[in-house]
Amino acid sequence: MSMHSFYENAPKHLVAVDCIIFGFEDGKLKLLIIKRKVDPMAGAWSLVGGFVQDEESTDEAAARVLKQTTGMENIYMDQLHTYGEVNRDTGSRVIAVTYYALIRIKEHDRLLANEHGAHWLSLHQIPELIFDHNLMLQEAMKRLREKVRFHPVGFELLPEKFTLPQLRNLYEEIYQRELDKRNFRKKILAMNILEKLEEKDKTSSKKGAHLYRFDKQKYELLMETGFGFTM
Amino acid sequence: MSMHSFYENAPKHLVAVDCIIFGFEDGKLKLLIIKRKVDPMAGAWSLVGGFVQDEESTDEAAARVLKQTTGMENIYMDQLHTYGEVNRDTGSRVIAVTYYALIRIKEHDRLLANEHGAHWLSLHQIPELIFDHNLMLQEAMKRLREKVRFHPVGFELLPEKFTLPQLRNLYEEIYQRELDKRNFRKKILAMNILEKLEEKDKTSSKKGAHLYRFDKQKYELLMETGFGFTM
DNA sequence: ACAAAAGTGTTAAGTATACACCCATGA
DNA sequence: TCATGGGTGTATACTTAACACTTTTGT
Repeated sequence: MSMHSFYENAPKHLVAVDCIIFGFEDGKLKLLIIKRKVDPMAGAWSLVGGFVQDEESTDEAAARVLKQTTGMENIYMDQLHTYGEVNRDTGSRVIAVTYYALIRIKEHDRLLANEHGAHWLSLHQIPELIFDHNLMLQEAMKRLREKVRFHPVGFELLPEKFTLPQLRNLYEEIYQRELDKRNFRKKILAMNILEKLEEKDKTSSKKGAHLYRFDKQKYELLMETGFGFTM
Repeated sequence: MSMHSFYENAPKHLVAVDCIIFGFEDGKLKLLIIKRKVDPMAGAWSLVGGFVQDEESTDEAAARVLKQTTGMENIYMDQLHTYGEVNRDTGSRVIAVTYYALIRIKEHDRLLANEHGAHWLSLHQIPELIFDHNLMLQEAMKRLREKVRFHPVGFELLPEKFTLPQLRNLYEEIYQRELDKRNFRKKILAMNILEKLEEKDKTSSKKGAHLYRFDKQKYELLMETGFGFTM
């Protein structure tokens, strides 16, 4: 008892999702890329991707692909752009919908990632990727910068407790430039979404830096309305 | 001698492009929508769309669809978002890639548009549209507002020569609020992309308003770099 | 005691906003 | 002459950007 389909004459296409998976570790913004296992271009570096199945939405496909390589669910993802050039994939015509994901590297399943030939590489280490994947990455970086300007999604990349120098470091990686220490603290704290904790993190200095946690309530409120955040 | 396809096991999907076609006429921002001719939902209001063919990119499909209903080519278009829910189209599973276009209503082929059952309706007159098309429109408006904030694409909607009150009126329609006359002139002229002409347009006042033309050179330069433009 | 990172305020410049009157002209 | 829309300038509040020294503590 399958559903009747209108539109009988229209051609069908392979549709893939490709995920630009960002993480933050050792003070560096990193990207999860894999050694491709299928032909053509088997063995080459690639973004994490997969084909959209009949019973899933493109959003669901992206979440599935992310889960398959990292084991993680309920991750912050945004759709970016659809690449529809006829010959962009040398294997066949494939229309690719890209998504980016922000994950906490510490929390992902390293074994699972290894099984899939996945590697975390910092932005400057990214090799040549297959097809138009380097372009996808470049456009994803641009969109990520625009995003964090109005939405405090940076927290998705940090552990629950983090220091202000860490947070600033993250923004510096995203913007690829230095940010003034004092002005940064001012702006971030003025947003009033951070909760200062008593604990200090002494891993990176003798004095130690205060740990902060962000306030989910206020955070979600801001996520809805957006907020101005200019570096 | 057809090309060998890898990826034999992956499912294929219908992929459509849907265009949010903006125009500006009689001081109103308008949208080109059509009476749908195919089932399901034949006779209902719909965005202008069509299926992506084998030999064309999604961008090309959008341009083709636009040309089919307006006769216009080389029109400013931007991809917006891809709607990939399994049941979004009641006729069959269709993945829809949306684009918006900015056109000069005066220059389009009215006869051709009529043949396709196309109508220009101002934003407040937009009826219920099929499927998720109202949502698409809503998101397109949001993106258009973001776009004009940094890119002077508003000119795409106006005739070659236009007055500052006309231009302000357009921005007011896009933002759906009043803009201060003096501040608007200051900002627009400060961008230094307008050329003041000697002629005046007296169609809307006895005094007449100066006509301006925008300077393609400076305009294109700004289009590349983007520019700050806050209302 | 010193090295190394954390933390803290002020000033100047630029940008956004609010606001009211005169001008040119056709009817 | 008067009604209509076009055109003009300034003052204030706000936001951003630049900048240097003191604090803490482990070695």
